[in-house]
Amino acid sequence: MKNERYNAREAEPRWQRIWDEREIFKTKNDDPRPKYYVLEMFPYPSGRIHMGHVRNYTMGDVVARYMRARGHNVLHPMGWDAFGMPAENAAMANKVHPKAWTYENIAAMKAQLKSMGLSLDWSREVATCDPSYYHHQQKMFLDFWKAGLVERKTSKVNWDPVDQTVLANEQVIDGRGWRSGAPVEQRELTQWFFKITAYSEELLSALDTLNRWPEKVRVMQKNWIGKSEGLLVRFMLTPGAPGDIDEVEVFTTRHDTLFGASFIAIAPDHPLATAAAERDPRVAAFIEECRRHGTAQEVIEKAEKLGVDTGLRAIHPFDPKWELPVYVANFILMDYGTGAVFGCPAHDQRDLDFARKYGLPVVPVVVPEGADLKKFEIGTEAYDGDGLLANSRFLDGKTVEAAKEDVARRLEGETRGNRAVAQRRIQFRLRDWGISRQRYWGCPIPAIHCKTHGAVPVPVRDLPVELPEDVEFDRPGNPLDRHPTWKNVRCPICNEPARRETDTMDTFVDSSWYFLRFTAPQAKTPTDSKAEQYWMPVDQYIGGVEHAILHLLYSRFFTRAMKATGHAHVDEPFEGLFTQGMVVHETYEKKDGTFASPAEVRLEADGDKRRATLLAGGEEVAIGPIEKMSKSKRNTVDPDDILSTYGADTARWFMLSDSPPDRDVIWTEEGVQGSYRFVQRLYRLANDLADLAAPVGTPRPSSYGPAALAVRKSAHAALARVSDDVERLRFNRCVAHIYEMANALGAAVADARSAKKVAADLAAAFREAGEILIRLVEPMMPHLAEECWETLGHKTLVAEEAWPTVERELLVEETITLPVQVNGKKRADVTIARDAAQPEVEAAVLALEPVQRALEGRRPKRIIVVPQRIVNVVA
RNA sequence: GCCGACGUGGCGGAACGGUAGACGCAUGGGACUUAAAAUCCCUUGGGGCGGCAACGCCCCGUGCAGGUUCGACUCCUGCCGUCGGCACCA
Repeated sequence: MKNERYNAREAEPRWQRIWDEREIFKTKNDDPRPKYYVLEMFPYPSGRIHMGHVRNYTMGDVVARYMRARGHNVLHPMGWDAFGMPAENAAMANKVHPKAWTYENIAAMKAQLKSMGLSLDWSREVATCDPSYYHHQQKMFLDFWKAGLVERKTSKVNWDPVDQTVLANEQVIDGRGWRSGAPVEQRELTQWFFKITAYSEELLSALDTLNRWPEKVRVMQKNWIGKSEGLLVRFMLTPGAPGDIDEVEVFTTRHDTLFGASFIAIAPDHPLATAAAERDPRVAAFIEECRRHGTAQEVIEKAEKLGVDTGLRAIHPFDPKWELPVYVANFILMDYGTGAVFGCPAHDQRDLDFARKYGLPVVPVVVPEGADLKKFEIGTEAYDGDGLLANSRFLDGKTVEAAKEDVARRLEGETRGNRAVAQRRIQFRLRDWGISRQRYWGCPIPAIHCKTHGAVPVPVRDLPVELPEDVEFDRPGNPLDRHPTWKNVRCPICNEPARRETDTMDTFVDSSWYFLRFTAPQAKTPTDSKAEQYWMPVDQYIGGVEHAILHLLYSRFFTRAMKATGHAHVDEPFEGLFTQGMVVHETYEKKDGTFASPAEVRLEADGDKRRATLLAGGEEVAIGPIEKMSKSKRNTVDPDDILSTYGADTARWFMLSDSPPDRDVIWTEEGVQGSYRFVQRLYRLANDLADLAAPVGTPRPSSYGPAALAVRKSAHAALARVSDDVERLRFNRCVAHIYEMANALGAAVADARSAKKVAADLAAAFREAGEILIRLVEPMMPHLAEECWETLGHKTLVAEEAWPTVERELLVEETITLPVQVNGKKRADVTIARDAAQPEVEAAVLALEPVQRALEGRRPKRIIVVPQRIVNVVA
């Protein structure tokens, strides 16, 4: 027997090399086995992987390796979400070209991922910043344009006046640019949009078909799309309105409360407000005030409801004599509905606040059923519950639903001009996707601006529009715009001098279709139809929940748009989605309020408490709350340190143990050491088995004794449970089952060693159980598994071995031990034949001494026998 | 404010409506060793009773209060708390 310890540092690269050489993870597109596509969200090449990546890619690898063993042709690719601002920031800070910076990072991170032993097909690697990738993205942009899914329009954006660029909402912190710190302005800019709203209804309703998605994510997307059904109602204005405007159209979902209306409110940037401002300086001043406040999110949330009376009056659609004042109000949004509402203070909190401030009438028109109308008063809280209509003329006594229907039908039937006074409308919260970025390091938008012909598509033969490499980052703003020649082109239609579009695409575009590109990464078109039809959809997608809306919604849209333009055949890209939890770590706060990193701290047990001291100097530091790993709290752990100290398998095993995969996992040094101990234990166990187990190829004995049978039973029980739990992605339970089996097998081995001689049936059971154990471990700790497999005498790779078949009959016991309850409290156990009939069980149970004692002479009223579960004696 | 998830030992967490606490971490004790490391064995929800002892037995216990059930961590109702998402969306 070998006594040396398992040396991960030596063994892991060795096995990685062997997998590489034999190309066992290279996937073919034509293969008779059923396909399985496993994908983890590809990383941004920041330079180093972090623990979140380790967790994410370990989970995906377990699934990939398991499905491969189950006989599937598995696609498990990896690539790089390689465009984006950090590369430009690095260029500005360190004078390196974004391209060089990005590719260096990719090389470094690829090496790190390789050291994790992931079963990836690296031959399919793509980087979104490579022209061979974004070429196809530009082609699809043109196809989408042709299909009417691209639009150029003016919209409000966050503009950083110092860095001279549009910022994404996520990059605006407390109303300031995250880099410059300058107050962000709202600017009207002409931008390129993808018409995701064309799919609002589909994207919403198809959520119901995604039954292998987390409920949480579906709900988040549903709320984001935000469908509401309501009514557009046109209110006539009394004569004297500015310009030639003679009506204002509002959107409402509460048309039942139309008789509770006491004002009309319009957004500060509503055309009617603009018109009113021209002749009323008070209105103009108010609009100006709103504009100044309008940027910072926080201000908007806390702002008081304010408005100004325009002096205009609107006429109630059911009563020509009823006039309602028209206010410009700061809480009305121009980009939802029509930018105008009718205010019903009694049943809307915002309207109530507003009405109280400006002394407008508050008339309740919906009263809870059974309530007394005379006593029903609105104080400071609007009533938004259900009830019956009141104070509402012909609607009185109707339910809310019936009143809505009545109002809609009446107003639809009435016309003014040649249009109905009202029409039903389904309104979505979802907006079109603005993809223009005034940035260098992104996919160029393939368009040319011609004085005569406007925005013209770049001809397909001129694709790709490549990024120029000779650019300067010495000033803020978009280097493409400053490039001396790049933007000077000729109009594809008239050949006159024209200007190339210098905006690039939002990087979310890049990540919206990479999973499709992986199916045929070398194809000359965006996708290869045959490969795409074979592989799509992704069977299991795994990533962080932070992408629940943006990336996952954009990808769903993009896939549909690709289908519409002939680049894909599926509607939904991801059949199964799993969102994993974060990796968190406790924090260490020094006396001066700064933080120490885990690597700088020594932890000791102090009775039942723990103490943390600095390695350098010995100062005691406070053990703080467990938080998401972050640079500011310095509670990060570098995967490289873990991989070189303990090896990839230990890191992988720890990532999978303890916490359920969808919850946060707490990274602890003790936990990692526990995993490392198990790695060594398994290695010792494999070596012991190599001595005790029957040699490879020994025929199975015709029968097994009790000891051998027990070994086989525990192995097959573990096999059944682990298989089930891998499929349901419950890796923490897999880990527990494997521990259990290793404990049982270890004990049996220890017994056998002390007995000196191993019977043939036990030796055979040891071989079988040992091989099952190693096979179960392989998806999680692949290097160790190969090492142990070799130790057991195999020349093959365990990664290429089929998943063993459970022998069900081993899981069924002849005699079983049932817990026995008396009145629901456990009092005894009874061991009885598995298929014993009810009277037999009853007799056995009543004969038990503890049962008799618990009955205290009472006669049992009932005996409930749940076969193979439990017995309950009711007295 | 709205939506959602979660509340179980010292900690992470197990438990088709059927023996609550699997498995791991940590704790305490012990074996091996000159010693340490490594390894192995035992111990650990709280309280109580009996026994020299091995051990046996009883009561309480899954955020709180109720309910359904032979039986509830699990299902239902109402609270309390923690976390996450959205947030003037008419």
